Amino acid sequence: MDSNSEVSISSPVTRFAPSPSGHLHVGGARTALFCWAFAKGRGGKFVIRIEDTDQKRSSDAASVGFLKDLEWLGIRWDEGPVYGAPDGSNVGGGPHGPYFQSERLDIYNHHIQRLLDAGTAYEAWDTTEELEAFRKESLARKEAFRYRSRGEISAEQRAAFVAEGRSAVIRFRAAITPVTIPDEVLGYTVLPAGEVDDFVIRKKDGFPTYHFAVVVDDELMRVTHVFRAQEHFTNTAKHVLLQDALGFRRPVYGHLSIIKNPDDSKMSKRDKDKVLRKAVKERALTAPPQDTVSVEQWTEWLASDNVQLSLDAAIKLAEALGVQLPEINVDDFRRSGYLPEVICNFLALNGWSPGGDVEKFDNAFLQERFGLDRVLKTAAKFDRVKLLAFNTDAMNAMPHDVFVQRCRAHAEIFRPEFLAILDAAKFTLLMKATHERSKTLDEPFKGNMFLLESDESLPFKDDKSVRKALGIGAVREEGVKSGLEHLVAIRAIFEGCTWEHAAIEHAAHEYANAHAAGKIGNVAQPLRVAASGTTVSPPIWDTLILVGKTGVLRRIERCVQWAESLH
RNA sequence: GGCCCCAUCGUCUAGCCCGGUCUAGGACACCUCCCUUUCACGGAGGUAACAGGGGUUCAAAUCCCCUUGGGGUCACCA
Repeated sequence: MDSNSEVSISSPVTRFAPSPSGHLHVGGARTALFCWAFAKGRGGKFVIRIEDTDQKRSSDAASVGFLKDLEWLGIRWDEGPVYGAPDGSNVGGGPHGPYFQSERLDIYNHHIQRLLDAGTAYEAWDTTEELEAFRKESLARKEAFRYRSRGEISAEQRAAFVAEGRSAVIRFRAAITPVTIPDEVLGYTVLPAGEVDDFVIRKKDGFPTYHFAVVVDDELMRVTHVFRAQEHFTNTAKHVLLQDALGFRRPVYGHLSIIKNPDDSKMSKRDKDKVLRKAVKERALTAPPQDTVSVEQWTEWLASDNVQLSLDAAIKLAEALGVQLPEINVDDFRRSGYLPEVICNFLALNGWSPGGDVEKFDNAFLQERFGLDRVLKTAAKFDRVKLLAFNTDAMNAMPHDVFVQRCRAHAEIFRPEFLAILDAAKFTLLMKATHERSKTLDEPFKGNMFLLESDESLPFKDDKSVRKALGIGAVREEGVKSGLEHLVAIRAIFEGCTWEHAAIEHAAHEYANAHAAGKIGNVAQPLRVAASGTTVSPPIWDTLILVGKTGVLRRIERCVQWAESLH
């Protein structure tokens, strides 16, 4: 670390600066987590800024939906957009706003004018077609295209352009000299002279480009440490040049490795779109499937890779096409029942480790220990299987009452239909019956959909294990009752049975001792099929109580009928 | 293609900066066994890696070079 960073380390300011989005993807979440942990662990501040300088990706209220995801992960910001957290507290605000770049145009223009006055920026009048032609030329010569000033134009020429209705962009005059990219993770590297071209700093529409806005805002918002994805590595050269031209301080940089999909591609918020585009292409569809997206949306979407479908639209289209959208957003994992503290823990392990054999830790530990010195340079694959294992461990370690409370909170948002049919006693029983076998907060519900079915419509699954349990198609053994026969017999016993755990279990064991050679499994499995439709359910007596006495009796009847109809 | 970055079990990683303690440690996955009324959980074992080639050195996973492989980036997107 140089002396500059040691001064600022006493009270660092980090920032997370995404473009507007309704959802936070895991890569962004990890970046935010590291920025937050670094600043908060050192008594500093964590700032959020919205980089909405692209008018084509217009912003509305839903554009900062990702704030909800951050808050859910336990990542709160000291400065940034104001957000009302679920617990009633307000997050955000601050003295260096506005925190939306689209509201800071005057500020950017002021600094662009300084560059213009100094001659380190200039107007460029090239049309898109002209630029494209340049690029093609470069490509033909197998070179990368680097824009350079094409010389001053006369006042008459300029006036002619204006009269023609043309408008100019402002470009930065980049010195042709080697540029050192400062980076505390990858190490300092020197970019050869000429690699940085005269890049655009103000677009035709008057908005600054990302490069310019970032540099101005990081300075004005007193940002001391910039941690961002490695895809920005080369951009940093541009930012360094701009800082020098503007007379700004230089933050400490740290570029984080990207997170990859299992297939080695970069994990990106566009992955959902990619899956859909591929499916559309493979099927050579020319129009949107019924009840998915409008023709306008469809056309606009397919016209450009930069246009992304809204999440709702994407889900509908995925259903219509029968493809599975990848889980990449924090909210996808929340819906699947993952715990926020586990996601943070797991994310932190992708690209950082505290050393030794320590793997499980919380955000407080992260704050205390996180530093750039242990950030990995290599890209990591996001391993959902290990995430699940971590989640399972956390679920098992959870006190039962906490488990119940968190499942209820999950159900209120994602599984309200269970809350509607289960009274307090049954909800508690379901929780007791599912806790130790649940890997996520969603499993008590997802795995017990049979509870939602009416007794008259519960479907029975026709597969090998069901057939085996009921004895369908099996060779009759002399003196041994089939599962179906057990069902009929025990139904009669259940009719007179008090519907309590002990009574049911006692009756069943008594029956098994008398008629199934004491093998309770021979009775339990057919009952499970009758009550749930499959051979998988929570412990059998709990399952029976959950379904209810009338339900069980009726379901046994229907199960027997169904089985007989199979022959 | 130009430029830049990276490289330890299938995966996430410890070790590397400060060469010997590494016949390379942990976790997830996988395999075997145990537990078990289903599915899970749990318990006990096991398979499994320093990309390749050159150096430097008494000694290299650790330092240097090359090759190969992977990634990023080359927009009036961020």
